[in-house]
Amino acid sequence: MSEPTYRYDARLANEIEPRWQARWESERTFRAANPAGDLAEPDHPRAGAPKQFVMDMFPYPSGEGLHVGHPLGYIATDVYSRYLRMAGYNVLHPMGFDAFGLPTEQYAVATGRQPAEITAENIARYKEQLRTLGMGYDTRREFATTDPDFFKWTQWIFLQIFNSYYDTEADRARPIAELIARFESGEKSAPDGRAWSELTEVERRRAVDSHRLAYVTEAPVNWCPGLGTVLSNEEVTAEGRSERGNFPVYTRTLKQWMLRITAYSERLLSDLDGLDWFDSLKTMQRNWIGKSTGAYADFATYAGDIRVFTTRPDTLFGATYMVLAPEHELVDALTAEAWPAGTPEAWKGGHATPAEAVTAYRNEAAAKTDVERQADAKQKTGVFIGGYATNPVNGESIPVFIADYVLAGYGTGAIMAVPAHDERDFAFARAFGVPIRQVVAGKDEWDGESAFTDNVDGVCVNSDFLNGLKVPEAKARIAAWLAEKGRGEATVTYRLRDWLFSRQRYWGEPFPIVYDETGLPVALPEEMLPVELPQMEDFSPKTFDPEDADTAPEPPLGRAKEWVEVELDLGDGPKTYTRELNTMPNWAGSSWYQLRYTDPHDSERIAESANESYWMGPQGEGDVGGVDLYIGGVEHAVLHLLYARFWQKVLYDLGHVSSPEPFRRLFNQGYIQAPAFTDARGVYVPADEVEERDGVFYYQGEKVNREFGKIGKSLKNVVTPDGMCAEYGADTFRVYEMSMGPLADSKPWETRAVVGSHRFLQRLWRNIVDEDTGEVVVVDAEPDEATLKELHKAIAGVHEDYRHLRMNTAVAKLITLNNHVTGLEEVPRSVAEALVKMAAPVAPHIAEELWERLGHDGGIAYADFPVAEERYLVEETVTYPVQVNGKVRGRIEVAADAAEETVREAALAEEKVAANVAGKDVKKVIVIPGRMVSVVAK
RNA sequence: GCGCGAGUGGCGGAAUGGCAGACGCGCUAGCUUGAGGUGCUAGUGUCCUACUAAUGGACGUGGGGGUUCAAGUCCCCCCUCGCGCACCA
Repeated sequence: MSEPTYRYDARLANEIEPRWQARWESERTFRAANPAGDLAEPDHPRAGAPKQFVMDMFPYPSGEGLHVGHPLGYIATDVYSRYLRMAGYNVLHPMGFDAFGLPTEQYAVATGRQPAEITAENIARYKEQLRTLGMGYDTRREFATTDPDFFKWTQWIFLQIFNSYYDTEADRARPIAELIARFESGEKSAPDGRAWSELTEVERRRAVDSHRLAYVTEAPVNWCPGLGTVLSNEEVTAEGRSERGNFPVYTRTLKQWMLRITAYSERLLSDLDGLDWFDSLKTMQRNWIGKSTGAYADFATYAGDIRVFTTRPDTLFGATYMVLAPEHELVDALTAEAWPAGTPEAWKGGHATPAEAVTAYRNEAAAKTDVERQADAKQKTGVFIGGYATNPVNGESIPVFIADYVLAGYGTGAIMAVPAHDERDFAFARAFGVPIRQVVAGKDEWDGESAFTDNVDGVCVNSDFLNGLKVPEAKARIAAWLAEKGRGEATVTYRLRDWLFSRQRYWGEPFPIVYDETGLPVALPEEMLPVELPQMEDFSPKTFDPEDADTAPEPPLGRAKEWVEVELDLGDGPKTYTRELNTMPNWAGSSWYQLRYTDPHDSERIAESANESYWMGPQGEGDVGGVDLYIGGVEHAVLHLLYARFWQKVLYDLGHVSSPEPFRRLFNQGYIQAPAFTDARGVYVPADEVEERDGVFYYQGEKVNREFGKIGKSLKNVVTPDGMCAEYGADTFRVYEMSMGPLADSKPWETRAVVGSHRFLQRLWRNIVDEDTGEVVVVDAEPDEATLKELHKAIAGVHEDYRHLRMNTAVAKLITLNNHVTGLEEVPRSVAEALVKMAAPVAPHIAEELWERLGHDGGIAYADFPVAEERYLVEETVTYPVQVNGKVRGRIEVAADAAEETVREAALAEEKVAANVAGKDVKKVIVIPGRMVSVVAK
């Protein structure tokens, strides 16, 4: 016997869904109206309405396609967008593709195909999958970062960065031309103090280049031989390996492009306050920026001053030795020829001369991986270099060590060591027998067993003119003293480093830069953009033995000889130039793509100001502006989000955009994990072939263990949305993903639970359509009082839930209402229509279909979301639970407007309450209006 | 080690300091079916009281203490798990 012809099942869903998707596409249902330009549309149903810009972190289209974990955030933004549209907003909800980058290139190399070709295929696959899920994107605004029309502007922004400098007085970026004008007018003098006119052309260019926000420099960088490219700090894990591929990363000094993100440290930090982001995420950014307030102090040596950075200048009198990072530039000059008389053996590291000790220690330190270094962090190592430095505050001569607990990359790469008041210095001093001198005292006498680190209430002792001052006051006093003597100053340092911006790979944006005969960079003029990649047969990067640090990157573009050498006329006649061989990192496109959505076809600028400021401009005094809701994974906490904020600020400073922040509100969705199974050997077996019997799992008859993990090929636990759509329909899939739990939480996927969401939609359908005849069964009668109350309670709740991204509870409320309707003899039309409208954001296809069957032909996307009527939300009578000594003993029903005295009497009169109170003194009766009565009896 | 977050039925999860467990899965019973279930209906936290099994009672939100008439929710201590940072001077 077959199912009823008009039952809502997978077959029907799969008939309905493509039909509506086609209609949405042909009617361009989800187009958003721009104020100006080619997407302006004064007749749009939401033209002139308040705007909302809702977007996802766009995907990197890999060859594997989407699995069920990917669309969680996409569905959430889609539901939210559809809700907002029905609630009256002009909603911009776009999607694009982040397509330059390593995975595609690696796949292309492996298969001998062109990255562009693979990218196109992957994007097509993703688009198809997203369409199948019923996403309501404004597809006119779709782009990939690999589109020449798009990366033309990525290159253009790079030129803006290249052609600007940071004016520290104005605290903003300004065009480099203004700096040149200041040099020429003499307002600003050349680096070495000479007059501008005395400099040669090359010297002038060097001087200017050194101020640019994009600059080439020879600096220690993260070199990853396994990937054949250098990486930014953000792309290197705490273990000192590449985030992608997990290869070892080595520090090498190489000439590379850097972006001066450090100029924005303070603004990137302080502007976080105005953002509606999770605190945990803001904290991660704050930690990464790593602001630290302290002072510089200069210690004199015969090899020159050593500048140290310290957050505890108040302990200067307690410095009993100094430590330089092994790489510090003064180490060689300061290393003595022979051990000074009386040097303790422990300081020599068993070597005959300081030079030998230094060399040996450096080799030892270099050979250690970061993991090893961290592992023995507690055990301090180091060696005396034979030299001494003079404490500026008391003229004391203190020994200088090198030790790897001082990092070359932080502060000045040198510290004054105050063992009494710093745990690390204390450990080192104990290990090497260096004197420990207390200079800060607490209430109790210090036992000398561990460093005393109170920096709030501690009071200075043994510190000459600081004696008696509390730490905070002493800090200020000593900083002033140092400044006055010219031996230091108060300062602020940041952990944030400049952004290493070049990669030795093929599949990325080429730099709009060429080099002339001087070897200095020259910006290409705007009209030469975009600079496209050359067609290459062999574009594979030169990679090396991942462990071989002694190698150097070779950009594949160097092999495209005809592309590299160009004849150009850049104003002074045709000359031969050499192109920049590096490409941009794949964070480039995602650093500004939000802007392009606002005006995707503008050929004159990144986005016309009217459109950009409409969608992203600040909404009133003190607002930082930006996208109204941005949803994505927390893995981009410091990479993408820091870079995008930086670019936005540069563009803001230069007057190209109206908001200083790109993403006003950001929400991190959780991950969906799926069960994975391992056999007795610990090898993963295909999860979809595992069977469960009585809570035990079997694969091919063998018992296997279940665990939950990230969905992916390696755990053999991929579940695809395509499969779910085929089996239940996209609406069911959407409802299920939204009802799994709070959006921010990670949660396990459970295929067998999907049927619950399917049943809900099936019942919704059955409430409106006769399964056998296909007739609409709603009646034009007024709903009864109980139904009206249920309905309006649901409306009020669902509104709030959608607005706060609580799709899980919104769905629960819809199910509750739907279950109530299921119990009615007849379904009133008004209830059915409200229910369909409220379900439309999560289950748009079935909602459209029912809406049409209910006799509406305009589509549901712009139907007005139901509004709750207050009068149905207030109850005429209230049931009060009555507690006696904290336990509920009975219930009373009284009129909602009953006086407190009436409620109290009714409560005490209630049979069970009376029985519980019998024989006791009623001490107190608390009536919480509309909530509860609480009786206290002794 | 430091910081942040989270621990609620068999499972996913609901609960402005006010009736813990909404909603869903699973499970149980029944209906429908030749059979099956992606159909329908009802029940389902644990325990106790035995023939008046109900509209009863006790217990129950990781553990211990506290504030309160009232605590999953607020405070203190501890345990476990997850995430981030990790010699940052």
